[in-house]
Amino acid sequence: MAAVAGVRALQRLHQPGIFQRCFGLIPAQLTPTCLPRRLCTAPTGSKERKQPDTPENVSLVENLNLMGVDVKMVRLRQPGVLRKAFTNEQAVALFLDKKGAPTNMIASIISRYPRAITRSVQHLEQRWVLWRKIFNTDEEIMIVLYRSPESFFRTSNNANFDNNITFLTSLGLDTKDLHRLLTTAPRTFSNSLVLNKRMVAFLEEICAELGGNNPEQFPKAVISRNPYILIRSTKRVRTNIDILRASLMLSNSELLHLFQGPGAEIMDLSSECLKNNFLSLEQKMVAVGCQKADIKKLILSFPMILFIGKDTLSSKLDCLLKGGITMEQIVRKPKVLEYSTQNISGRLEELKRVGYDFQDKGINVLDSSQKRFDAKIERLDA
DNA sequence: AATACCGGGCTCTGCCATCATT
DNA sequence: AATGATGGCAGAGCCCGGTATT
Repeated sequence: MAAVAGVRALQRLHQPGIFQRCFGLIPAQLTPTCLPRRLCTAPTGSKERKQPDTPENVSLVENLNLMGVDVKMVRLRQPGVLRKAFTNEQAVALFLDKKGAPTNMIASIISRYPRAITRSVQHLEQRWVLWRKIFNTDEEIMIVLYRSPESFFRTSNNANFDNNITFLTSLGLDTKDLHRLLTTAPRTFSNSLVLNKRMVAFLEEICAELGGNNPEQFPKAVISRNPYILIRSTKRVRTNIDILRASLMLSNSELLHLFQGPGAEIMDLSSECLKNNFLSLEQKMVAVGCQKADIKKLILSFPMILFIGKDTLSSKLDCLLKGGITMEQIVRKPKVLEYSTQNISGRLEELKRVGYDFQDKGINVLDSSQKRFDAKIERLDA
C-alpha cells in the first residue's frame, strides 16, 4: 500500500534474474536512508552514553570490512555486535551464498541487520525450511530477506513461526493469504504469537462492539484486505476507529460496514496521518462548496482517499477541477482518484484534444486501464 | 460493442524504546 | 551493565480486466 515510488520501482526489477540486476543498486540503496535521525540525536544530558568497557573485536571488524560490510553503519545500528568475541559472519555469508545471494547483497544484508551474524547456521537452515512452507522457491525468500533483513533475522524463536502459521490458518486464512502476508508484511511472522493473538482478539472485540453478529470471521476479513494490520498496534487501530467515528459521525453499523469492506485498508494508517489527511480533504471540499454529507459519502464509498497525502491529493483534485470536472462528479465517481496525477493530467489533455464533454458523458472514461483508454481515444479520433 | 461496476493485483522498512535475559 | 528480543512508530497509491449492463 504505502510503498514509496522508489521501492516499487525496485520491486519491478525483482523479476527473474533479480540478483544480478540488483547489483548496481545496492550501494545507493544502502547509504542514504538511515543516517540522519540517529546522527541528529543529541545526547540527552545525564543519559550520555559512556564508552562501554569491552572494545570492538578487531578481527571481526577486519573480517566484515573484507566482506564489504559497511562497518560504520553497523556501528550506528548495533554496536554491540562488533564487541562480541564469537560471531558467525563467515558461516552466515556462506549460507546466504549457497542460497544464491551475491557478495554485495550479503554485505548489504549484514550492514542493515548486523545481528544476523550472531545466528547459527543450524538456526538459519531451520528458519529457511519454515519460510519454504509458505514460499515455493528460495528466490522468493531471498527477495524478501534482502528487502527486509530484519524480518528474517530479528527473532531467534523458530517455533513461533510455526505457531503463527497454525494460528493464522485457524482464522480461515489460506495458503495464498499467508503467502501474501509473508511477502508484504514479513514482520507478521516474527511477531510473537501472543501479539498476533492480541490483535485478532481486539478485532473480534471491535466487531462485537459495533454490533456485528459474526465476530469470528471479522479478523480474517480485515487481514485479507489489509495484510499490514498485524504489524500495527491495537492502540493505533483503536485511535483510527475513534477518529473516523467522530469526524464523520458514523453509526456502529456504518463503521462495521466500512471496515469489513474497503475501509479495512485505512484502519492501519498512522493516526496523525489519518487525521491530517481528513482535515485537508475536508478543508478542500468545503472550499469548493461541498456539504458535510458529500464528504461523508465520498469517504464511505472510497475510503482510500484518506490514504492520499495532503499534497498529492491537493494536486490531483486541482488537476481534475482545472480540467473542467466538478467536485460533484468526483464525489459520484471517486475511483478516478486512484490514478496518478500524471496519468490523469495526460488523459485530460488527450480528452481535451478530441473535445470530450464531461458534462455530457461523465468522467468514467478516466477510470479505465491504459489499454481501454487508448482504444477509446482511437475511436474518438476516427 | 461500448460502458459501468466491481474486485483484485502489486504492495512495507528501518529506526527507537523498553522490556527480558545473561 | 550490556546485550538480546520484541513492540511500536512514521511515512503514504496505482493500475488492470472480468463480467454484467446498456
